[in-house]
Amino acid sequence: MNKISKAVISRLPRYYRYLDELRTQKIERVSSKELSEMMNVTASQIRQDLNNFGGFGQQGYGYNVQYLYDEIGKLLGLDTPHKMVIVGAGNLGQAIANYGNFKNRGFQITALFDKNPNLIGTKTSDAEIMDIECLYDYVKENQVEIVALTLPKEPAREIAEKLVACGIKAFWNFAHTDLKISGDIIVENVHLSESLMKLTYRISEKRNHNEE
Amino acid sequence: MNKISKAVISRLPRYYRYLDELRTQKIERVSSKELSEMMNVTASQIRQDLNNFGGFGQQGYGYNVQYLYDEIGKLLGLDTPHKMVIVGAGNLGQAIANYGNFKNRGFQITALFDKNPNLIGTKTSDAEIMDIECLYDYVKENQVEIVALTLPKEPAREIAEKLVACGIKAFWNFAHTDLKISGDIIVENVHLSESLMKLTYRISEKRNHNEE
DNA sequence: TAGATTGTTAATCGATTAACAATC
DNA sequence: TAGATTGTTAATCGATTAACAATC
Repeated sequence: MNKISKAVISRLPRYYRYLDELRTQKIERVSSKELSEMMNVTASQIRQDLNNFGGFGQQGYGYNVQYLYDEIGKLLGLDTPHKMVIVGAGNLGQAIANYGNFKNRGFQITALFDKNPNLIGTKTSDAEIMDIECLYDYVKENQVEIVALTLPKEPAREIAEKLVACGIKAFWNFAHTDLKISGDIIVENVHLSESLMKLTYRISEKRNHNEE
Repeated sequence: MNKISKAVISRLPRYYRYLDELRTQKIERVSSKELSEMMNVTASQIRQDLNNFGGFGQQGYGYNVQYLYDEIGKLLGLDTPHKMVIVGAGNLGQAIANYGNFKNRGFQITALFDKNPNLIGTKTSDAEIMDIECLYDYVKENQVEIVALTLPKEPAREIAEKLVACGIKAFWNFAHTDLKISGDIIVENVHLSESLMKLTYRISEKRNHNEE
């Protein structure tokens, strides 16, 4: 299989979301043209993107919604369960723990970890908040696959390094820093403040335009 | 001014973050080469990006860290305050409200809104949680600029529409849907589940590679 | 002045769009 | 079969990298 570009991969979850909606509405088939109009992209792009992974459609017919949904789900790794723990049980960590849809998609959030003694021992909807001291043993014993880092940037790097030593290979990083991690480790960043700055860039760009 | 590409804009906050670190370490100057090594990008890209906005550097010297930091801050609109309210006072909404760094960067989170009577009247670190019924009057009276939507997708669209009618022109959207909004409105999306799916894509891609 | 490093043009690379033959 | 729509090649567009003259 040749290398799929990042741009293509980042569009897959959005296709998946729209197909889920169509599926929920009991719509059976969709053409790239129809989908393109819903999603505000070109039909050509949709067909190109999908054909990176094989022919999911049928000439003269289009795409079967359920089938395409399932296939993209497989590409996104949603056909296998994923064990995840959350490090940092503040509001953000708890928000992720409580988001019900993750459960439906095969994400098993088995525990949260924090150093705050007031939190340790309490429970979110499904998972317990444990002492961060127990983190390293826990991930080893429970074959955790993904660690979500929802804590300040200072401890994040060090904890991530230790987790790599424990065999963790995938991080969902909300800390406001780039993890400097060597080796074959997957890091997906969510930098909320950077997202907000993109928004204010556009606000001030618009203001400057209007003033001219 | 010619149109700046989205790719360039999305890199500005990251430059800003690295310059902030250098500044904190009292480092006065930096060359594109040094910065490129820190950030894992090409020096050429840094110079190209910055020269979209004018010459911030000096031949033979490089860039003055504080000056470049300030200039990028201005580009990102961080030299003016931004009034923001949060709709949806669940964990995610509260996480944003409590994130202290926003305050430092000129973001004024003046209120949160929710329909849950148990939350209404309580306070986060700085802002009060109010009845969502009061939202529309509030944004009009207080000249709110940005609305963060941290609520389920079903109510998000309708509320966004009403807010547009109240004059809101910028949304920070965490709801798992694309707001279908007409007109000259800025929407910055943060789709957490899509980010997580990108992560699992890479996990399963890696697994497939190793199996071959 | 000599050395360093920017600003900027040109070359390359990659991604998107258009077009159309293949085929259901 | 005729019509529709994909899969795929070719053309275009845009973004990144390389190169180097300008200049501090």
